[in-house]
Amino acid sequence: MAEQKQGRTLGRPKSKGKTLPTRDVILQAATRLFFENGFQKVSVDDIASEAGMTKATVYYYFDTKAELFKETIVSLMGRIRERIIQILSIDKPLYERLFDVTIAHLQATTSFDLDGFMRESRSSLSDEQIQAMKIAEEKMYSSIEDAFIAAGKAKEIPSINAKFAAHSYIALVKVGNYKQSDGTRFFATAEETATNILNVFWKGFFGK
Amino acid sequence: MAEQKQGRTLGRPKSKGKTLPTRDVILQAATRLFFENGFQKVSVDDIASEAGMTKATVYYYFDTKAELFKETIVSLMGRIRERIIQILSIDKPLYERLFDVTIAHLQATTSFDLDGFMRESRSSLSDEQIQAMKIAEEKMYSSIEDAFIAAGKAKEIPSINAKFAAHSYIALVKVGNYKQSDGTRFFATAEETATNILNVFWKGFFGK
Amino acid sequence: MAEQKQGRTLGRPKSKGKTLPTRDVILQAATRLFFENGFQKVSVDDIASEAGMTKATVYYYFDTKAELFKETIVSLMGRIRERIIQILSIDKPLYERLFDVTIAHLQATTSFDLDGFMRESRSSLSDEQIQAMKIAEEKMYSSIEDAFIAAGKAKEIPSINAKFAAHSYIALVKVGNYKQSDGTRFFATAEETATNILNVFWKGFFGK
Amino acid sequence: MAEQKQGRTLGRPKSKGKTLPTRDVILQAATRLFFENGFQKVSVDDIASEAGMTKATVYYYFDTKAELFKETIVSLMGRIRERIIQILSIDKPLYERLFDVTIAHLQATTSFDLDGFMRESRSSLSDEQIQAMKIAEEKMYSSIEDAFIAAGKAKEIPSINAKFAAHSYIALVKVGNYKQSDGTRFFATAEETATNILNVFWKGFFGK
DNA sequence: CATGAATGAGAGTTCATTCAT
DNA sequence: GATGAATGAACTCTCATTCAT
Repeated sequence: MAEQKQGRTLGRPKSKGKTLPTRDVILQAATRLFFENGFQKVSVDDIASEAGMTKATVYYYFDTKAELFKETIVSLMGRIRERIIQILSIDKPLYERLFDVTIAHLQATTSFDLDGFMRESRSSLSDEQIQAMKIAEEKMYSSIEDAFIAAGKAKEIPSINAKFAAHSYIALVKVGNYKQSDGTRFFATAEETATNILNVFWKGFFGK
Repeated sequence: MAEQKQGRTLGRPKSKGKTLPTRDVILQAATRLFFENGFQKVSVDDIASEAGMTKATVYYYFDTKAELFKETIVSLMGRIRERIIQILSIDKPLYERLFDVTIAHLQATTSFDLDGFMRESRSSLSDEQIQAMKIAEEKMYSSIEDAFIAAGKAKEIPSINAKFAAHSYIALVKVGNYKQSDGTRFFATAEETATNILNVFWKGFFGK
Repeated sequence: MAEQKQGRTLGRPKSKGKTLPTRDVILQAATRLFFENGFQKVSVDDIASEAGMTKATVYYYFDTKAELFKETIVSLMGRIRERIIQILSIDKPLYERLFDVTIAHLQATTSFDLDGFMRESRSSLSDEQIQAMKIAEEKMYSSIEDAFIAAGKAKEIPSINAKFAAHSYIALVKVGNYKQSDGTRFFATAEETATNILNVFWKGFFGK
Repeated sequence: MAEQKQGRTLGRPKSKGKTLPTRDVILQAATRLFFENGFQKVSVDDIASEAGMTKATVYYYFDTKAELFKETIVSLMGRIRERIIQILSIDKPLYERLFDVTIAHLQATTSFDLDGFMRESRSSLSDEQIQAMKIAEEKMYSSIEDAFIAAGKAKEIPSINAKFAAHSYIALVKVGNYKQSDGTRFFATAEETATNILNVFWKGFFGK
């Protein structure tokens, strides 16, 4: 209940050593819990506890649980999108850039998968909230699509259905993250996994 | 998804041939609701209403909501597995058999994806229940793996990592079922979708 | 569910080696469970299980749970009363007969105490049922009163308030059965306990 | 039983002096209902109604029904103990002090008897809760034991088994509270009852 | 800003009882 | 005699949300 120490905001606001705004503390806690347990199972009390404050404080910052969930998703999708864009904007062959993205996401703990979240939260969210989440998801996908389109224009790869390719790519990455019932993955290391996934993807889309 | 094949009353009819046993009526209703709304959001009352009986009757047949959920999943996975096996056992080239499976599942309403369900139900299920669901899932996947292994042995295809291939195949089929925010899919018809998916999969795994 | 073997009733019906009538099997099971857990906590299903049959069978023999409970109590009180009468009818000094009764009940597992049962079951029983239980209890007490009255008439003891004495006697015997929080009783053996209890009772009522 | 002594606002009033804290209101209502109907029969809804609030408010103050029950018992035992101590600490002969205690408890509505409550609630309480109740009960008894021990040391009475005596004393007081099936008690007035009870107890333990 | 208190509306689960077979 | 199936009513407990402070 005293996990954050209130410090005076002296100089650079973006710096590291100081306290996060309460709103962000809540978002962080919510992200952690929602992604572990889903929307319905996590109570606002759980989030408040995890964030080191009371339920009423959470409601001071977010109107409803659904709104908080939407913000969580949109914010997470935004962060993933930014990371992808950052990696893809480096000046390297597409294959290598995709490899880097793959590695990055094999190591991330949170999956891309919105579908499960959508299903279980749908009936508790407003249409606006659902729409906002879907748009955030599509923008995330489009960060990959754009790379395919650009590479196609630059004749680096043949012209393909970029949307379909982007979704297929993400789907294959998720396969790489799949844990079998004995807890192991299909390949031993992230590098090996990425190599296999990208091999399939590349041949599948760009092979003749 | 043709949940029950009524009418084939060859042997002694179990009950008086009139209706489905209550237990199956419950399972049907539960399957429908769970797959639309997830585990947490669906109440046992909802299931009872959908099945046209009272909550207490549901509890007469299933000890807990979690147990009913597990049975639902296991039974569904079993039905999917059986259908896959049935299609794959026809005497045709592997490509054509896979094409048929793909078409069949593009037309099915229920997705294969257990992950979302797992996350949101995990903390409400016993270890045994989780294990039973995972095993049912793996047996479903193995119905495809086995076809790859058999075709590999018969030199119809090169030898591959069958588990990884099966999961990749299912992942790509799910991409085919993805609905964009405007409600449309990536391709106009099931045949076109199946052709594109299989094209990617086949080149990805068996292309040189 | 097959704990009792249906035997043909050949000769003496009261003999030992044969099966109890179903009604008595139920009463036995009910007695055991009610006295361990009270009226409310024991379900008719529990009793049926303990008796090796189904709930519906219990209802075949007893109209309601309350009726079964009443029968249980009345029957138990009757058995206790009979045992007391039997011991008290032996031709010995009153002190010695009381000593024997005391010993007998220190070794019995079931307490005499109806009060607790009354409180928790009262609102679930009909007036007739409550009355029947109270009368059974009073008849049990009167088996002791009668001995005091007879001994008074025979000048073996002074004349006393027999009802008050009988209740006081039973109350003291219950003290002898009291288990402290470490599980021990006040005295080491039943004989020692009985001696102390009777000493207090005898001096208290017949001392000058 | 004079559950609360309102008005004696000598120090700083805890709240705004207006009403009892909600927690105490709940405890009062619970005490009343539990002692009339037992643990199982009283629902949390009943308690909430009696206390003039909603069920959820009760759960805001007490984690479970079992916890509330335990608190009820512990608190009641504490109040009884305090009253006994208060009466026994007056400078009078032991007989007279015991007489006052007897009169006080013959007029109280609630019995001392924990046994019945224990049996019917046992399986719903945690070990800690059961232990807490037993300890509260023993401390209540010890308030009487201590008086016997002190009087023994002061040579006012012979040295006796104080624990056994305390339990016997309480058992006899309960006899004084016993209502026969026609609703009457053994003696007409509280004074007459107390005289008879104490006469038996005193001769029983201190008579030669 | 932040919180303690309060609640309405459910959720999962149990159970005494009935009834057709 | 005995039982499997079904149910209405109740029960314990949870939770998103509000509000006064």
